[in-house]
Amino acid sequence: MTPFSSHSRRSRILFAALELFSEKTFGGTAIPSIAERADVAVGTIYRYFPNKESLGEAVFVAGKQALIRAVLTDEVREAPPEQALRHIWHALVAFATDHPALFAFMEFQMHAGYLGAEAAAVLRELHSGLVAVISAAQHAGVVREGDPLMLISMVFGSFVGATKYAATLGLPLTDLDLPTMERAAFALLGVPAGGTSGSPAAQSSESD
Amino acid sequence: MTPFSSHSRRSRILFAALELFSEKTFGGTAIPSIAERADVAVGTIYRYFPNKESLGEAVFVAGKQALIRAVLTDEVREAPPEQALRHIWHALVAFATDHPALFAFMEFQMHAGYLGAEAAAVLRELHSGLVAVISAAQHAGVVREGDPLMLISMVFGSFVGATKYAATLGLPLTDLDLPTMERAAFALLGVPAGGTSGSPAAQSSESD
Amino acid sequence: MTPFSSHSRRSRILFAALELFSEKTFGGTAIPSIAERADVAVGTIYRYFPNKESLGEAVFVAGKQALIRAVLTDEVREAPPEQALRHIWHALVAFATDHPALFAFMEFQMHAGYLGAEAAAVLRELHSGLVAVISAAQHAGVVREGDPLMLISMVFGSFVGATKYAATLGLPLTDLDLPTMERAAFALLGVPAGGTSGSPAAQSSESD
Amino acid sequence: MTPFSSHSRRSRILFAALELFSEKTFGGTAIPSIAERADVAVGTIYRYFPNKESLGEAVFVAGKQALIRAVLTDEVREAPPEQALRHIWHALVAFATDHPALFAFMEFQMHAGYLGAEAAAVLRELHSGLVAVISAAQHAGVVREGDPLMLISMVFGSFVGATKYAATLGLPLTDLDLPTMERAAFALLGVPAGGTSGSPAAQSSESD
DNA sequence: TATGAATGAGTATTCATTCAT
DNA sequence: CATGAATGAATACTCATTCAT
Repeated sequence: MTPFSSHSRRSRILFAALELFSEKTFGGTAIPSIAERADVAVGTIYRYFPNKESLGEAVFVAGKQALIRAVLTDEVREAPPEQALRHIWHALVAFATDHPALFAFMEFQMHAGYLGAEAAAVLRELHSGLVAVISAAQHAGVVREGDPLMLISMVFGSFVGATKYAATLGLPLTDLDLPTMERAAFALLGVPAGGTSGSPAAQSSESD
Repeated sequence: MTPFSSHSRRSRILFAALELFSEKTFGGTAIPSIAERADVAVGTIYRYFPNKESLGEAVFVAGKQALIRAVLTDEVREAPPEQALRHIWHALVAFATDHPALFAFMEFQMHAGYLGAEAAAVLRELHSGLVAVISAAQHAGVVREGDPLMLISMVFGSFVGATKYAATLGLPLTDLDLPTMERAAFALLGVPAGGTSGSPAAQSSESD
Repeated sequence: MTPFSSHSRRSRILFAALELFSEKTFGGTAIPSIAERADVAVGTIYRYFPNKESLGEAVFVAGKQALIRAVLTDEVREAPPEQALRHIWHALVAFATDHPALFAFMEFQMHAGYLGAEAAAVLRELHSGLVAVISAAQHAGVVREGDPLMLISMVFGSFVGATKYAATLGLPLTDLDLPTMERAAFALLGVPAGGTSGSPAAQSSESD
Repeated sequence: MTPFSSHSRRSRILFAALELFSEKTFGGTAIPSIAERADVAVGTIYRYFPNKESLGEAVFVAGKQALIRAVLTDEVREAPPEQALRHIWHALVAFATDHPALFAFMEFQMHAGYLGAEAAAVLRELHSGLVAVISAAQHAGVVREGDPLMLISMVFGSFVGATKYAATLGLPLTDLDLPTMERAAFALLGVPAGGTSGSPAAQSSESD
């Protein structure tokens, strides 16, 4: 269930690091405290990660990989565009609900900007998977025209915004008005209204 | 022009801090380096700010105040709901374009979560201003129903997402497809299509 | 009454310094805090004292001068040896009771060792006055033989010891058993027992 | 021999600290200088002591423990009261002679007042040991009546006074007139004169 | 003369990283 | 492979002192 499953030393470290990073910030977390929580010696951490930054990146990468696994399933790849998008959205909500610390760490705290090549690579993987879905949806006339990556950044941003808002209130994401959230997000993409089973033939959301 | 205008020592410090924070992270910026860039002695910084954190908060607060001034103008307060929202959006784009470092610092790096009471206060001010506009728009049937603050968080999030995307590409925000951005954002809010002067009678984006 | 009487700026500074030194240690007292308590600007302190150390020394010197005035009175100089010694002792008790902060500062905290020429000079003055009394008493057979300064150091030390003890208990000096203190101190000096008017011919120093 | 014997890192630090504290004051000693003299890295000091203050306290505590070992021997505990007191006195002289820096640090510079619980605890131990001896002596009619702790504070104070005097002269303690010192100190306690083997029935404390 | 804002050298303390066991 | 004591560069912060007004 946990994104960092196997109970190898490596994943114990990764998991302890994640917990502490989201509790006390990346910069505010001391390596020895990670070692302690992972029940591992300080030196051991350096057998697995060359330095603190790369440990941070590893957490980020592992988290994004988990997100990819959660979001880009076979179901998604095989479903028709709108269905696929709905699947993705629900998976996203589920992921952020199940792993709030991880999600917060990845989105509120660690910007890809500070990270290295590996992080860029997972992000590319995630993005290309999503771009495929969006492009297909655009071709099907289900999503508005425009740079797919920009649209993805926007919907994702709107989701992150909502998550941050929930965090501000000290509430789990699921206490927000999820149906409205979804409607708003899909409107952003230009998916015609009508719920999951909405007739895809409907008019574009704003046929300017 | 700069949000930290007057050339008092205090604002020189604030400005130097902002620059360095957005160049090298809050945690990665050493106080002496701020002093040097502000052309001020280290000790002087401590005459104005009790500690580094509160300097960070002061930058954040000053930035958000500038944003408030830019976004919640008299024009906005007096315009009809949709017009008001368009004004805000354009002001937002202009602000993020003119002060990219400041915007990045506030949105990508310093979360209200790490900040104190003053930060909370400016945010409350910003939010209540925006909530007023959104609520009015909802009453006018121009914006979808739902928790105004959640909607605000989402549109704002989508804007931040787009900004981050532009940053990733190394481009200024204005190189993105702004019209699509706007259309997407307003669709998120449920504002009926039709551009600024669009007939409000037009079909709602998801007249379910 | 206060050793630092006249309300000149200089003595306000001296007094404020004394208070803070005995509250928070010499090293723990910041010059600005002295300025504040003396209701004087920081710079003003430097018009009267070249630096912090010399301010410390000045407090010490002023305090010792006050002690000299209290202890080496004309009465003392004119009284017969034992009477003189009793006068001194009572004056010492009164001084330490009336100015506990000053006494504590001079004896528990500032050692002549760290101080300069002026301090050495007042101490010489105090010592020579006391040596005169002790020597006379020795010649009169009222005080035991031995280096007068060593005897003085010892009685004074015993008094300081008692004062420290009272301070430890959080009590004023006068809550101790003063008669026993006096008897012990005079036995140290070898003054035959018998109270102020005791016949010097008496026997055991305190067989009562 | 040295109170801080074993050549563990901890005691090297303790010893270096003691030396520097007594040379340059607690406040005047920089941590790096301690590290250098102890031939240890700065950070290492913080593995053993949480902060400078607690290092100061540790030196104090270790010193007082050494003093306890030196002064409250089995011999003392088993000897008859007066003998016990003589033993203690000679042990005190020996201790202050052998470890002048340590003694000066503990008595001239670091007051229990600035110290914490551990310091209070050793002092309690020392005091209770001495009180036992004094009380026994009082019951045996060998020491004057009165609060034992006050009497202890006074004799100890007189010893410290003499030590300070020797220090002022730049002489070792042993260059003072030790027999007179002892006679004076024991007279303070009210121990009848007559030397170690003196018949306790004797009269005046020092009518010689 | 008095002021107090400005200074910057100096300090305690932390923490990523190494390496002998 | 794992350990964790040792390291020391780096950092935030203080405070005695100066000097333009």
